[in-house]
Amino acid sequence: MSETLPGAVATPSALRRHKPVAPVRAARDAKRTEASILAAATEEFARHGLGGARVDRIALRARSNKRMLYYYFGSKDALFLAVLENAYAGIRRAEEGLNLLNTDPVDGVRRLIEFTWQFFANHPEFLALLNSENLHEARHLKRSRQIRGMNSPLIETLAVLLRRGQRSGEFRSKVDPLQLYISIAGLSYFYLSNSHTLSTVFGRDLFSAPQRKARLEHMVALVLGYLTLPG
Amino acid sequence: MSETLPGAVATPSALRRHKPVAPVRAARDAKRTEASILAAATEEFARHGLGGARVDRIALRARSNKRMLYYYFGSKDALFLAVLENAYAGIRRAEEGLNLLNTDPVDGVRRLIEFTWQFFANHPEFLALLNSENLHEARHLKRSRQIRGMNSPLIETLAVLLRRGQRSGEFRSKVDPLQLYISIAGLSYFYLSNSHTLSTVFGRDLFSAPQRKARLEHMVALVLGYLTLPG
Amino acid sequence: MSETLPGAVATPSALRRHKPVAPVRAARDAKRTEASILAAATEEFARHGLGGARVDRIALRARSNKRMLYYYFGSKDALFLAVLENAYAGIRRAEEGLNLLNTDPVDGVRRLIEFTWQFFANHPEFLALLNSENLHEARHLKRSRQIRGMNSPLIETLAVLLRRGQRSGEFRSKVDPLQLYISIAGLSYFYLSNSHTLSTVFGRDLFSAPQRKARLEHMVALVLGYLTLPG
Amino acid sequence: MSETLPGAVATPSALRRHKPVAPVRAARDAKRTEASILAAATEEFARHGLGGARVDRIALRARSNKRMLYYYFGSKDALFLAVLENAYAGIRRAEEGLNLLNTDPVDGVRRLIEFTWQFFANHPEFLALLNSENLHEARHLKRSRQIRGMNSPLIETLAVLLRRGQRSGEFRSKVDPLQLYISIAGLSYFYLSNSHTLSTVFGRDLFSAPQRKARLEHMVALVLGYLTLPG
DNA sequence: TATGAATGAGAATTCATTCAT
DNA sequence: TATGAATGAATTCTCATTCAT
Repeated sequence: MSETLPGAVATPSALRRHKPVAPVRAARDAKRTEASILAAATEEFARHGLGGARVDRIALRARSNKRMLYYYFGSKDALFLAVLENAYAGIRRAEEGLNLLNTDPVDGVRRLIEFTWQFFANHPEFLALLNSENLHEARHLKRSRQIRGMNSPLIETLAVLLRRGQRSGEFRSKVDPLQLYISIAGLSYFYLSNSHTLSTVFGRDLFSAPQRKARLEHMVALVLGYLTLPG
Repeated sequence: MSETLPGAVATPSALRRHKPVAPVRAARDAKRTEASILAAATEEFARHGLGGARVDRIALRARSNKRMLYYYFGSKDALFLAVLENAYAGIRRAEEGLNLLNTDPVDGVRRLIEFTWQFFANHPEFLALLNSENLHEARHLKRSRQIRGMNSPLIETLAVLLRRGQRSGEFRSKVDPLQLYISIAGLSYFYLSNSHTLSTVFGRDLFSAPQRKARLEHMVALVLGYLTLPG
Repeated sequence: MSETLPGAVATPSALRRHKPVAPVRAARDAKRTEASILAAATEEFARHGLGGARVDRIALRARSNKRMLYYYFGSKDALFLAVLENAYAGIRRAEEGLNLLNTDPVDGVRRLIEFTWQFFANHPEFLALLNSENLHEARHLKRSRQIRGMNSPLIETLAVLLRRGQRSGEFRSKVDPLQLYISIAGLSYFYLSNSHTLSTVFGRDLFSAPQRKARLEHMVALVLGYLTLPG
Repeated sequence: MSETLPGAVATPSALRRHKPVAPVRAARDAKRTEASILAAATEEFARHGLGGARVDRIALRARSNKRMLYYYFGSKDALFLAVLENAYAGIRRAEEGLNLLNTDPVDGVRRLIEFTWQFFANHPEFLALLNSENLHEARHLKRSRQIRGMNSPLIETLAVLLRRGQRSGEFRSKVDPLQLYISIAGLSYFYLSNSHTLSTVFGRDLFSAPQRKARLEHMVALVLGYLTLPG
């Protein structure tokens, strides 16, 4: 469940430390401006969606200027794509931090579920951005060379774990790793992304810690209950 | 998997029934106007989200006029709520059409999964509307007497099936029906709602018929594999 | 030299007289609004060119609202085209008021020159609009069904006069009516349209009444001196 | 018709000549920068007018940078004036290349017409700039010491030719050289500057070589037909 | 019940210009 | 001399909503 917390904006804290030598200054300010716009945009898009996001608010929150937003990103849509790319970069970086290839298969799958749950829980903006992008039929992503086809490494990890578990007789066979990965993601995603309507309709506060703990346990039980063979 | 096709336009007013006599003509037109606005709004909100939806387009698509929209619904937000309520009414009506209480537990769960998948697949606008509402933290739904706490009957159905399956020794015990229901919904929801980004990122067309068939099979196997006990 | 003064906006004075009966009101206001926007736009575009014209100023000058401008005309460019079409309609209407077909050829040509001069002098906005449109390579006009190929009736008039003058031995032969028409227009146009730079560079006030009178005389002498044969 | 190709970029600084020694390199680059900005501005202003011209595009096209533009010229308006002055310098230089004082009057007038036509045809940007400046009521030119009252030498040339022709009995008397000069310029100017609208409205391609040839012949016939006396 | 006209506030985007280095 | 970064004020255009009839 170690999740290296990538944050939407590539480690602004690393930049803040102090102002080192002179000539570096200009470049650093530019980067900082760009990064702060990206961070502000991430929050704004996540909170209001693409259509509801306001360029003015982004500039304000970035303590920058609307003009700079266009200077660095070109348009609202281009900025949205940059935000998406940054978000994907964040989860990929976190995924790379996981190392499950040498773990026990059962334990590996459990940790993979936990990681996914934790990442989604810690990054509600990621879910919101994906929802927005799907509303727009992934038209931004389709244009992105950076992301198109940028498969998650977790699928390969899962494939390895499944193979190892099958060989040892612990896991059932004929499980498609991609389908299982989508299931694992979906089990967390839906609960977290739709908590507001679910809580309202069911009259249960799904945000509470006990409920969340129960959810994680249920998901682990569900997936492992399916995968593992008796005996 | 019978799903009575509620359609977005299912005119809630039709349920209220009044004035079936003389001045029918005008009243009918009024209902028709209201219904066509609701239908147009459903499509617009589903396609563009709340922030991206345009009142003008709704009036145009309804072959009506903006003023009427305000006359019948009061505001864009109120119209959005009406659309949501109508959508929930639609799924509830469909759910009521299912009768699984007397089926074999295994079969009942399978059919419940199939129903959910089918409904979501046939009603992408429902998923889109829920996403929008969650983006807005369910603030419309929370105001709706009609929906707040309007639990799905499927949860009770599922509880019955689980109990029967447990008693017969087919199903494992200690399964929370709500958690399981959320899982079943999430397995379908995520796949369908996020198909655009998933297809783009994984380079596989998740919309294709074979892929969808495989998905349904996987979900059934997953849930029943978890629930059913060996022997 | 009678020139029925078409005015850029179809006789607003006719509309102002008084507010007659009730039901006519709405329609009339709409027309009035549209007309006042057109008039204001004519002045703005003539004074500042297409690029320099300001939509805000047009709305202000029309005592209307920016939104109305878009409501009636759709865009700044479409408004510019409407202004152009209206201006062309104005000159065509004025041209139709001339009736030179039965005049003496010499007199007819003289009056045609005088008419052209007078119209251009009374309608500096027409010259300015044409200059703007030429700067933009007539891209608006090319899209206009109303104007494309809407030949001036004066060319046919000129052709008739030339033929009659040639037959009577007064005029030289082999004169292309279109070339001559362009020359007559150009002689007035350049003087009036470029008065500011010409006056500045030559240090002579070409706007003064005597200078203008001299100009008209010169043009008549030039054209008739060319056309008429000795004897 | 020799026209010494002044070119918009003719670097007025080149006339000033200084520092032809050691630090030449930097100085040369400076001149080159200034000249390339001037050239780029000429094209931009000619193409889009003063209001439609963009400082960014000028800097880009000059392969320089916006700051330099302000460094050398001070403001957009001042740059426009510099462009105008450069353009006038261009035509004056070309006019000085003509030497018609000793030619036969008829031939001299013909060549003067041809020169004017040719220069305008080769320098559409000059016409466009003059149109812009007239739109702005010559406010830039009026401020320019360099140009105010900088009469064209052609007027004096024309006066000489007219006098010689009158004395020899070839030309009619009482012809104002300035009026005639304006006529000659106007005959070319209007045709060339308004080709786009004229071609569109008349449905004839006035840009074609045969049409242009016919135009030049018509203008020469018109002016000489007017000037020359029979016998 | 229906509709065309109207509007003010605000939306994204662009502009000429200046600052810091 | 040169340049990238920055900005405030505009600019075109749009939005949800209301008025008058």
